[in-house]
Amino acid sequence: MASPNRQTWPSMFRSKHASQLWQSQPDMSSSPPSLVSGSTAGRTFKSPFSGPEERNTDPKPRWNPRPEQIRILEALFNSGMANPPRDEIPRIRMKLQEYGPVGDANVFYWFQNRKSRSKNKLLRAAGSGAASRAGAAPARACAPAARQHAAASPYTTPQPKQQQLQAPHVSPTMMAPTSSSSSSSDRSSGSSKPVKPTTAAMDLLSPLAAACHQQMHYQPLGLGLQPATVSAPAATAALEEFVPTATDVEPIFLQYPQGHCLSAGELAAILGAQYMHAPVQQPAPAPASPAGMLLGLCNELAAGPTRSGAWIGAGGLGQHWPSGADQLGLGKSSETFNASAVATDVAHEDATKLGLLHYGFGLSSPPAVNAATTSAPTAVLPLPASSPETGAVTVASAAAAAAGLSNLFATTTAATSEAVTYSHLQEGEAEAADVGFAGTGVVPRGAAVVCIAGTNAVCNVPAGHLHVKTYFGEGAVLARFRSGRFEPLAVDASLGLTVEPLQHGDIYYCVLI
Amino acid sequence: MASPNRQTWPSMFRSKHASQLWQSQPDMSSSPPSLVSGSTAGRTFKSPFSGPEERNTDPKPRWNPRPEQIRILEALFNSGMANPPRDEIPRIRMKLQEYGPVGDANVFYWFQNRKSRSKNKLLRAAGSGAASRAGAAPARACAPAARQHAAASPYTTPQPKQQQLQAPHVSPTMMAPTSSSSSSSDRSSGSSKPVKPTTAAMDLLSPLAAACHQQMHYQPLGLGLQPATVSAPAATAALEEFVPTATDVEPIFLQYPQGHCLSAGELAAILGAQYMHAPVQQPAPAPASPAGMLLGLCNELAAGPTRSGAWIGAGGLGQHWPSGADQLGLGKSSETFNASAVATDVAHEDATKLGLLHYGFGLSSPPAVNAATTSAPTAVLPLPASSPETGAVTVASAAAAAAGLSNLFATTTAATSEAVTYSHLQEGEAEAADVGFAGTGVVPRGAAVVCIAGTNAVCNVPAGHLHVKTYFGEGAVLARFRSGRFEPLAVDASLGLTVEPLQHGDIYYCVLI
DNA sequence: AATCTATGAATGAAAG
DNA sequence: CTTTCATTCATAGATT
Repeated sequence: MASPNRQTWPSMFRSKHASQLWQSQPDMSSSPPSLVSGSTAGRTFKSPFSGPEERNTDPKPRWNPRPEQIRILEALFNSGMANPPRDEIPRIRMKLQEYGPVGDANVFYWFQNRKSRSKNKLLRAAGSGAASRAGAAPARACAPAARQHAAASPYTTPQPKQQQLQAPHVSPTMMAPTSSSSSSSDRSSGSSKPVKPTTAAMDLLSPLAAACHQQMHYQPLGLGLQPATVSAPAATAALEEFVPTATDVEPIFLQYPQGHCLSAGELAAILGAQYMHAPVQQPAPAPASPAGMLLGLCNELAAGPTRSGAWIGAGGLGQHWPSGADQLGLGKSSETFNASAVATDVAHEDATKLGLLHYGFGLSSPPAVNAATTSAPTAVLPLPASSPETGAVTVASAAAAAAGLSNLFATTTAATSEAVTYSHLQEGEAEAADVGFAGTGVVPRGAAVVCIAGTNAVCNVPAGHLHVKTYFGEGAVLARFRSGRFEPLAVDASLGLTVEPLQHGDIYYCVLI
Repeated sequence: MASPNRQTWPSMFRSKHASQLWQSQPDMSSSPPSLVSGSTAGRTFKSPFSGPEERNTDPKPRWNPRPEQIRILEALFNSGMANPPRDEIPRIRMKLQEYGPVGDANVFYWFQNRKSRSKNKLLRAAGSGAASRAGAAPARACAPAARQHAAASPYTTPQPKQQQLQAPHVSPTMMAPTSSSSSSSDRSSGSSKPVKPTTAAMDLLSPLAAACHQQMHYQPLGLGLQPATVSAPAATAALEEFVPTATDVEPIFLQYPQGHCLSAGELAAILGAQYMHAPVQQPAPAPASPAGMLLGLCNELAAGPTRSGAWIGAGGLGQHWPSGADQLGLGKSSETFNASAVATDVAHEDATKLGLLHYGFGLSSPPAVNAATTSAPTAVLPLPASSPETGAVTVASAAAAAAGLSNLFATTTAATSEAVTYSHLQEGEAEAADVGFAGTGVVPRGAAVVCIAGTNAVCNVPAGHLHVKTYFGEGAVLARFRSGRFEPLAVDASLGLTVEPLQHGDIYYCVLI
């Protein structure tokens, strides 16, 4: 038997794709092993017994994802594709193959590991601090509650090594470069015809998109806002607990109504996916959140940068921490370097391919949104209530405003292009933000704030990893405003917690999709 | 909730057997790893939180199958027991217990995972490479068709590191050691009386055997060769497609006539199974292949090493790749070492117990065989046709010859014993093989060849996972000739594809049972 | 060189 | 059976 080979999945592909176009690189995968081997195996173990079993040796070279590939994978992951359906894997692999040899197995393992590890990481982070106790009494929304891992936050904790970790770096992968869509767009451009999204839109989506679909409900742009479906209660409930305890994480999440909505990442992923095999013309589905908040997704190709974005700008509130800038990309020189390099090199290319620039969100007027958000009002707490040490950040509401998601991404990622768009967006929203803050008094404190589209609620959320959906409802997406631009906050696909812990002093905007 | 104990099945048994006799060994499951690391108790981890539940500490160490156990399991699996009936599980477990603590649940899970994973693996493998494109036009048998992942093959790819290669290790699990039957035979010996197989023979089989039975048709030895049932067409049809595409894998397989035949592995498994609970005296069923090729299975106990095996030797064709020897077991020192160790230690023991040495195949003169194989002739392609890069291996036919399966196993596994038998077999077939090659010119190239018993057809098959039945008919079993011995090629029970991909440059022999 | 860390790979166990 | 979770193994590359 064979047991020998350990690589179950891996082997198979290994050979295949690898060669395609990438062989050039010495690196990877395809390598050697699979064909041959089977070997692997072994459980190295010690088991004394029976002696020698071990064996193995299998050479099996392990796949070395290139940065570009990682970016793509990260983008997908951050977009909510925690574990791609089996059918999507080959598709993803194909995409990755453009950058080097990869096997389906590699993709499969990557997602598995990514999910598993991000989960553990977050759990630890959360767990160590408040989480553990949080389990007992989930603070109510906006409550000062969580001081989750006080220590956990990089700031407070003396990090031995510079823990590159997850920490602060905004993963480059998430950012969508602003590069012009022109280049790779040929394919995408091919689909100049914006499909009118309809509930049937999903049918038009590429398989990948379809896959993503599992995690969201599409709403035709036209339909836009189906306020009806909204249920304030759900939103309210969500607010009750914001920081799932380590153990409860799953349960808590699950307790909310099913249905999902697109996060910025998800959108990106989907778009990218579509791009992979279909022209941009693909219909853009609008996600509907069970919670009642809706955002129509529309194909911007034809329309151009129109958009009633869901992101709220916070022009006036500039005083995020001084560290803000550093955290963004400077944590590590290498990191920073890569980010930039990638951005120009790959990221940007990817962005184009992902089609991020071709789509935008259509924010539906959300009666539901208000209802949902409004339910939280009681939760609105005076900032002072939460002590700084708790690490809680303040959440402030602002009038809902619309901004093109594409713009958001553009600004987030590349300072180079689309700056205009960004500013545009920012300006448009500035007022609203201010308004919101003014009312709450949050702004003055300089505390981090999260603006909730369409509401005026203000509350502070625990600094640290936040379960956005639980806290703000299914359709919520957070963005951090730093250095004059918005950075979408990546949410761990598996846990639903923000990949980076919210920082006290930072300004966050909540987008209710 | 969850998470805590996950073990559904396990719980029940867990305790039971595990301790039985094996605890002694440090190694195992329980042991080291578990205790230590997981500290078992709980997820050691970090999960600080919530403390509730946890506790118990029952860390539930996960079962760590020993190599011997794996071998047995693999043997069973490869023998076609994709998913053993419930009743068989305890039986299998008992057998495994001889080597260490195991629970029924472990066995259950093992089979489930094995099946699932081998399926995925193969699907992808097939899919990614040739499969996708194969889908379009399944080459005809022996066609140069697949150039599945050309680049993929390790050979072509420049591996940065020394890719210890994949290679070739013949999994020890597959091999049946040549050890003398004496030792464990006591039980088996008890059944000195060879039961005359009859159609009713299956009734006499132990449950385990019966289980295996699902995948095969028993033919009484006496009946031997029921040429009548043979249908050339079926065989022909099979030849039409050899490499299922990723997507088509299942369908393709299913399109063939039902009915199964014993592969070397199956035989071994069955025998072993019988051994487990019944004395050797069990009747040996003869598998009948719907395709029309038949092989009588007889109990050699009484007769001694007689045998008209179905395996064809290729004494003269020594020129498999130079790497052949290396690949076999030298790829890595550890590998080699282990293999041998296991062979003497475990494997061999297993072999004895499996009763491999007590049985032999009776090759029925196969009118059908010829018909079936012959149908392929047109497909015979000049090796040159298939470029090396395509990764296709050449299949050559040779005059049918008979060799004892038992011998095959013996030679395959242990160089130590039964060498005589092997040489015997080899010699007998050398001529035939040469003849076949001579005609095709295959040999000269040093290409891998597959000799089909009873035919002269020569063709190349795609390197990579091959669906033997589809390619050569229901009764076909492939063996690789390496380092002077035959290694039966394991076939995935669920997919029917060879577990290890055929290697370009290797020599394969096809046995039509 | 020894170590550590991040992460690819593999696989037992379970849930659905 | 399919998918997911949890653990563990093993190794590349950074770190000291």
